[in-house]
Amino acid sequence: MLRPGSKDGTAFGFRFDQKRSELSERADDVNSLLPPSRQAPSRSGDTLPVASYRHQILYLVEHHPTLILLGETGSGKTTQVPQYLLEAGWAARGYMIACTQPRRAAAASVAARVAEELGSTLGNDVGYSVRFDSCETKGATRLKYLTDGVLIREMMEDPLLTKYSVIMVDEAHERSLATDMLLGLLKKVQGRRPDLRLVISSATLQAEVLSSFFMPNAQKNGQANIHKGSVGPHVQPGCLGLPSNQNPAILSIEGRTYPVEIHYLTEPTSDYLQAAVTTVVDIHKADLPGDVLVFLTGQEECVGAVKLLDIEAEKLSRSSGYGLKMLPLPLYAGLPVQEQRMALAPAPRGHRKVTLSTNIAETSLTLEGVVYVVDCCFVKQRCYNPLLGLESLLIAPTSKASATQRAGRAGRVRPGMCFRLTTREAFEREQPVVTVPEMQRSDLTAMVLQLKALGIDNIMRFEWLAPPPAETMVRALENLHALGVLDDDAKLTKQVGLPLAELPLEPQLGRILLASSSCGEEAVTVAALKCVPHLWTASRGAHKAQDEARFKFAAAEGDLITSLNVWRAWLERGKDPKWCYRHFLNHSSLLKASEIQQQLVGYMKRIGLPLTSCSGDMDVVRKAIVQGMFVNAACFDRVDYNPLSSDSDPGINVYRLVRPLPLGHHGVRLRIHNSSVLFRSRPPCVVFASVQQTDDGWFEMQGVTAVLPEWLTEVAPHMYGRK
DNA sequence: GAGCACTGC
Repeated sequence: MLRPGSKDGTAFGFRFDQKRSELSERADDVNSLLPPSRQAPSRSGDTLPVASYRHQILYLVEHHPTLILLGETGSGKTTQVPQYLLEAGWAARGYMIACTQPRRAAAASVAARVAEELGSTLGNDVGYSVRFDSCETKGATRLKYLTDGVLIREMMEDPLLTKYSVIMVDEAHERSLATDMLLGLLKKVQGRRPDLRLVISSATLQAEVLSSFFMPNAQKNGQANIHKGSVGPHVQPGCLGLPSNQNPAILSIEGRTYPVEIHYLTEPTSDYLQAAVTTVVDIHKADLPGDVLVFLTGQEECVGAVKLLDIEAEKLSRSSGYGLKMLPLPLYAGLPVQEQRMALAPAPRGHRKVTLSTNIAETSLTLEGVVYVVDCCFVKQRCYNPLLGLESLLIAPTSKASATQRAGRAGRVRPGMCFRLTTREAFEREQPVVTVPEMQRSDLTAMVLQLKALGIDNIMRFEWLAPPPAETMVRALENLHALGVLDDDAKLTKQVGLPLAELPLEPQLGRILLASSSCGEEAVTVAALKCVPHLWTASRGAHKAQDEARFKFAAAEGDLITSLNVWRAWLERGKDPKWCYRHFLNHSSLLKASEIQQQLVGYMKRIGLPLTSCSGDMDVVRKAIVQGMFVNAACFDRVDYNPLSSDSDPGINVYRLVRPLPLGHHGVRLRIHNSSVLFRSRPPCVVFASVQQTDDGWFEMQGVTAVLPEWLTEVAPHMYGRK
């Protein structure tokens, strides 16, 4: 990498496109070099950038039905704006203010902070509500932080959200499934409740989409009112009056972050992992103290990069890197919580922490003390093929919006640097401006069910922020019809549709519960375990030992029945965390599963379904599983041999989907994923929970259960006919 | 034969 006064190039030849300023020139005092935990506390409510906009915000909320608040992180919107609304009287006369968050952890922690700032106890004036955990007092709580999913659930009881005067939707730029759905619903509510005010908080790049969406339909050709300067004398809001101007207002608030210098490669690289490692080593050798955050796409890459950096760290002498020792740590969602904490905690004295992270550090987790970001400019993204009805993960270039977000992680403590492992030209040319909203790359079966339950019958005419492909909607309706959720008129059925809409589960899993008349106990456990990802930990890189551990619980019936065995053993061991560790099981995932299981037991009782046990008759459980998963049925087709491999090559067991496929899609090849206990065997017929696509076009089935083909025709004659 | 972005009810 090229730096002032250095010779050009490095051993690997990864060079960046411009000279870098030395951060020391801009670091004014020693204090700014310390991690934030050792700095003097700052940022009380009054000194936040948002504070100077208080009057404007209140004026605009009063006069417009929708206010779009733009601004990067660090402006204080989330904690301050709801307080301004509270003080201005928007929660008078029994009304409440809601602020939604995409993640549960954020909802709870922000609420706690706001309660503290107001000098009140959490759960009185300020509360929160997330699944399994709410802290609010009916009649007393005026301001509530909740996840967008919970607010959607609240709409099932109260479709017009009549108890709220203002709803603030935070982090709308993330464009998550729930946020997009909520915004569509809120627009509909606004039509029936002209007094309701919306505040949509978003990063800049999504402003236009949002403002034109909230433009009244009659005036779609008009312009939004954009406010940058002052907006005249502030009028005390006569709360819940009608807004005087129907267009959405837009207000930009500057954030409070330090500048981040962006660097690009001079030559493209085909190996971003090596490029990342080299870049980190160069930063460590020459740049001032400050932690490094590297964005990679997956767990395997993060672990691999840690290994490479450990080797490099051994080679480095103490004289380089300002006498600091390099400490590489991985960070991804499947990591046990204790190890996640290590990656998040400040580096021990004398160390420079290098965190090798997946996208989890872009939105969900914040690391302190990061000054350098290295961005591979790729991300693993969900995508959905509605014709095949299969969802999978593929590596795609990150959007520019996302790259900005990642770079911003370097500027929270002091001026920082971001190294993008691509050329400036390629970045400009190939990275999309914004990420394709989840709505357009997901299976929407569950969401269509929720919309139906909210009384939105004409799904095709719902106003979407980003309309999903028509094929996806058709597939969702077909799936729901096949499951018995919708009747021939696309109305929710009494026996299946209505109870399923109440269950906080994917329709496929919920259907298992409804089909479990003689194995309710097993069904709630299977469903709860299926809900928690990362049941098995992958932290210690000991693949073989892990396989052996899994085979101790293996059931010939497949992965879901295997998870039942794990569950029973865990209970027998008194939920012992050490036992989990020895067997490569994720203790916190199991605890979460038991929470979900308890919730499902509650639903079963409410709906009046028995919670009997099948006492070991696993065929009963498997038949219930088929009732939910029959759409994803595959049968063994043939063995593919690699012509170049030896005679002992066992070949690949190729499966094909049993359900009829549209023309041109018969070539889809499936195989059992090697994380499945059925990987070594070759059951003639299976159902699976999900697939993952490989680089060479295979779909690998996960969460596999062996079934009898006749069960398919028995359960779904409409799909598999009797032949 | 070698492995699982991230959320949420």
